[in-house]
Amino acid sequence: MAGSKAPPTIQEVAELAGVSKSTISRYFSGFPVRNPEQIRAAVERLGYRPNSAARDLKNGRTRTVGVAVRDLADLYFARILRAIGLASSEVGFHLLVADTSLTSERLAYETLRQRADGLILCAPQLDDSELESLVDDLRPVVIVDRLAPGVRAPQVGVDFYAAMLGLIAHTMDLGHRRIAYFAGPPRSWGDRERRRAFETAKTFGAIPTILEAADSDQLDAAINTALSDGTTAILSFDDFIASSTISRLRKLDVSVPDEISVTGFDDVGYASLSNPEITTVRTPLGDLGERAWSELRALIEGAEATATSVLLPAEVVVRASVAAIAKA
Amino acid sequence: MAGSKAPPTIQEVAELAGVSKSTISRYFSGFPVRNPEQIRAAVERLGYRPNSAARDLKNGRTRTVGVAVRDLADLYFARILRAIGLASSEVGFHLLVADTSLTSERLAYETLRQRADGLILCAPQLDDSELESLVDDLRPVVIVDRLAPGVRAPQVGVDFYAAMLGLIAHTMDLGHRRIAYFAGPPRSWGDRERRRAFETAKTFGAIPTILEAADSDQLDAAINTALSDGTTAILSFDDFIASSTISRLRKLDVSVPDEISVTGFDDVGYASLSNPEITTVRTPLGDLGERAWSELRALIEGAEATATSVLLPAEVVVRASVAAIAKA
DNA sequence: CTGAAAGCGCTAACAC
DNA sequence: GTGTTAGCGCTTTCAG
Repeated sequence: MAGSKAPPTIQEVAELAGVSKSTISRYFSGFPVRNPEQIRAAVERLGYRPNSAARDLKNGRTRTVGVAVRDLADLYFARILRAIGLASSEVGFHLLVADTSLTSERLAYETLRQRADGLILCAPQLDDSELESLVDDLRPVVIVDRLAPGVRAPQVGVDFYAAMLGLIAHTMDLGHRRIAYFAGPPRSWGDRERRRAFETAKTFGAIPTILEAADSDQLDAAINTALSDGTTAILSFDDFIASSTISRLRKLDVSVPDEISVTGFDDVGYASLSNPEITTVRTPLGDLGERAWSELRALIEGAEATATSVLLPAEVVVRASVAAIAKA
Repeated sequence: MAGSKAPPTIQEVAELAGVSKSTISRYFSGFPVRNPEQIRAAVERLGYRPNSAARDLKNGRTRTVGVAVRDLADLYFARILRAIGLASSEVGFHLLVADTSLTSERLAYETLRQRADGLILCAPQLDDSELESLVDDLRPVVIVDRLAPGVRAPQVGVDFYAAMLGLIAHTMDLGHRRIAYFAGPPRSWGDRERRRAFETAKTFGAIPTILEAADSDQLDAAINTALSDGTTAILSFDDFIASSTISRLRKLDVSVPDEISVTGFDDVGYASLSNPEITTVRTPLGDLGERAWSELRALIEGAEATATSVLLPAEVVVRASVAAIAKA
């Protein structure tokens, strides 16, 4: 049996300080009171801490943001999350997080929403129509890393299309034409945007091949294909795939970038420490989070929800994993 | 002006369904009711969602864990966090997170505690005495990645001392004696534990040098020192330092592991993708999180708080960044 | 199985 | 400035 007593209430503090509950309440809300020192002492002595459930109930808000991510242990999301956390805590908000890798997205969102004033959904996987209907009763909500036409909520993403085009241009400048795209999560918005860039690139004379590389086996197969079909540059969905690719190529004694060029995407840490250092795109994860928060904040404060979409630019970071194509 | 109406209450659902509030409440608590279908319909129609502030207030608990970490965007913490999140959500708990990089730890803990049933503090930096006093009014609390003698709370950590000793033994087996420790955050428990291993290693004939390497300038200096004082193996505080070290050595045209060996610690991702692949220690981050949660859960359910400390084992992962010492 | 009623701890008029 | 009072939305006796 635990000897834990019930926590002190505002009433007990009031009695000890010889004033009424309201005075204590005011004291905590920063209003001037006659005898702050006395109150402070009573609070201290009792170890009183305001009960936030009661507060939230009375105030009708929780001052909490709910954020859903697919994988908390993915640096990509962790960085966005951190930015949201820092920005929102500046205005006294708390961060409630759900990792949707094991639960259904719907359920996770619903549960989060119950305890938060608003939601930020990171790269939701649901299809547009599901998302559209869900968003209606989740509101206020903002969507990150996914543009879903028809969804009446602010959507903030990164211009992957333009960034990938930049990467393609960079490789093409160096003489590459037969380029392979090592694709990421199929059907994800981020992947589709990158693919679009390859479509466009055909216009400029690129000869792209799309190869699935989201899991380990696919990656092996993709590498084999690339190695045998005359590919001279591999543009990967993200730094992780790029890193894995380079690592496997090394085992096959294929030198990067001398024999084949490889690029990453996102610049999430290992890209700059690799050997060779990976040419990639710097995805502005912090900005993404901050922007999402400011959109959500506006909504929470009563702004009308519209289908605003914001596309943040991302720049190419040239490092050492792409070289000029060897003369044929 | 926002057209947002107040969310429906249980009362409105009751009226629409033609029953009393209590019945709706029971319906949501899983008790059998006469007409579940009718209720479901009313709930659906109104888009009713139970107000968790009211619920928490009435029930006297929030079913929320508060977790404080120094840096949300550090894979090390992100992995622990994820494990806590997954484990706790299995029993219906929510995850409230605070990143303490910008706020004072004290404040962050206090705020978190206000909305959570218990706290998990990851690698708190406060000194033992501060922590000791804080823990008393934060209770229930569990501490992760830090053993603080005298603090009456479960403390779960990893046996860095033994693991580092294992790494030292491995390098010594390969003939190394002059080894340098590239230290991490000074005064942190994790760093102190690792240092202890070097003390012990002297007994076995190791000739260790401790070099600060927590920031970029220190790292450069440490590398210079190591290169000029006959060091043959660098054991780093973590994989990030190891990775950075290897990357800088490469620029200096010093080959790893041919000319100098390097080890990492934690195995948090880039270690296995590096070139060379980094010999390191696999820190059981997931277990750490799960264990912390199960300790906290017991406390929340009324267990007596004691100064239990759990030390999880971590194993050495031999890869390619350590080679036998070249014959002198 | 169901309804009526009494709060959970706090805030915000309102009257002093 | 301060006390009194009336709920916020829900759960849970208690009596049917």
